Amino acid sequence: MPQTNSSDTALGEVLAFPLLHGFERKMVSDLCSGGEVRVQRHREVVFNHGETASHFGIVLTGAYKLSRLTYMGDETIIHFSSPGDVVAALVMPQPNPIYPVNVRAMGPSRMMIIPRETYLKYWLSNPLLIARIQQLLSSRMGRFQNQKIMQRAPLRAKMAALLLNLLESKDDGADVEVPLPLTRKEIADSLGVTVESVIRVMSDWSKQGMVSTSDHRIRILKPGLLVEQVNEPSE
Amino acid sequence: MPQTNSSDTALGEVLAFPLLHGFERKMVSDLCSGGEVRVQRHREVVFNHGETASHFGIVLTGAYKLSRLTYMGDETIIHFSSPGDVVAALVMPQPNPIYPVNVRAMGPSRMMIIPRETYLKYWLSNPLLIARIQQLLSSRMGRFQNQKIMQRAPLRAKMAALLLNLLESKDDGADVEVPLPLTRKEIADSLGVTVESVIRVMSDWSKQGMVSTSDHRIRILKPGLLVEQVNEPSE
DNA sequence: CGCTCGGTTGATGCACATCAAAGGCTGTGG
DNA sequence: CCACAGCCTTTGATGTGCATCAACCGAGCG
Repeated sequence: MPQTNSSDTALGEVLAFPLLHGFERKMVSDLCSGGEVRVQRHREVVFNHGETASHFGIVLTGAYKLSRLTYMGDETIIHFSSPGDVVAALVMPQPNPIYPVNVRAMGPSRMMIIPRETYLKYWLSNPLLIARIQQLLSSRMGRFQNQKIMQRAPLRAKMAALLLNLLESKDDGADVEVPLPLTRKEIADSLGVTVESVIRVMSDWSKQGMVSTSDHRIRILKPGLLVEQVNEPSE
Repeated sequence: MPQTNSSDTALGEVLAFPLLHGFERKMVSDLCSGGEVRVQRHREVVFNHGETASHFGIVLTGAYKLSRLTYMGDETIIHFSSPGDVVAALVMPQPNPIYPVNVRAMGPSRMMIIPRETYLKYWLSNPLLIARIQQLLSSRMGRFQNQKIMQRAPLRAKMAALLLNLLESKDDGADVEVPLPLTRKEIADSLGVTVESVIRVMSDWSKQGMVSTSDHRIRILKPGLLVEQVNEPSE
């Protein structure tokens, strides 16, 4: 059972996200009315695909994966959500919304859960907020497209692109770490390939000193070489 | 050069789309202020990926493909847009938006082009309209996800799913036609495979009498068998 | 009449899937 | 405290679906 916290302390957290930047505390309090903070453990489920969508969520800490099952019964990861990301907001305006994906914690994480009514009442009527939500969606859409463009690229290019995408906008020269715990299986499920294939590429990279893994945290030791992998299908 | 029409007659057309269902003519007139109707020929370009996004569009008639170039220089089709669909609306709220995709007519088509200012002024402030736009996006997102789920399925399953998706919600028993002109190359570019592979599957299906093509219009003669293709990877 | 565009077919090769086997690590319950 | 189950990782052997390359045909068009 997920624990429930006072959401007062969480107000300050959401306030700090770009999504609500510049909003007054009073306003944010309205936007979160009825909301509660859920604390999840590794692999714990928040929403199930197909269930009635009574709430939407804002990721506070940790990370979540949004996934669906294939016709074969195995998981396809649609999206990785980090702090500040909204989940299931897009379906809120629908008459009888259902969750479009499974949502599951990756490592210990916290999410603010807010009732649908609040979205309809306070969020939808706030043009600035809507504009920002559309920006979030726009960037998520953009990632989808970037993945689609990589469809025909070799696996190592797709993997490199995925990791670089997760790194987002860190500085380039230093060695950096992927900001969420990531198993080979999850990489595979995200790219639509098998674990074994991912492992073969990763261990090549490890041997070449491009990356290193410890406790599911992936460090990129030579970002430059990763970028090469994306652009040069040969070699 | 695309022709420009009086947009008065077009007002009635957009009024009929689900997007604006129930809106008053006066309101719709505001929503389209500054808009003009563009008439395109086959393969004519409306927007180019990367250009400054000064307008968004509503498809009136015909069809458009939204595409991007891969690192290899070949085209990836992101989405097929039919009448009633909005194009580039999602990026309008951004500070300095650029078009996220190339937009190109498939066969003779017409699109209403509306300036960004109108979106910011009239669209963004209308909660009902925003809710409907989010529904459109939500369904587009859903298609992306459905495609992603099919990633590991054999090609014929992906092709069957694509065709059934384009058919949308026609009656099942009768033979039906895909509502837009579609070359094998376009199917290939949409699925991220080669033309040859698509052709091999299509000609198998033709021999079995499942589908037939004439002048780029694809008729589904036995929808039931297509559905089987999606679900049964073997055989 | 040569051009481009769309469709088709066959031969060959390769990237990744599949299958099999094994070891480590973690949490859980007897 | 140990046994066990579930999850994650790894490596090797073998198979295959689709890519690649090459060649050709027909239709429309300036």
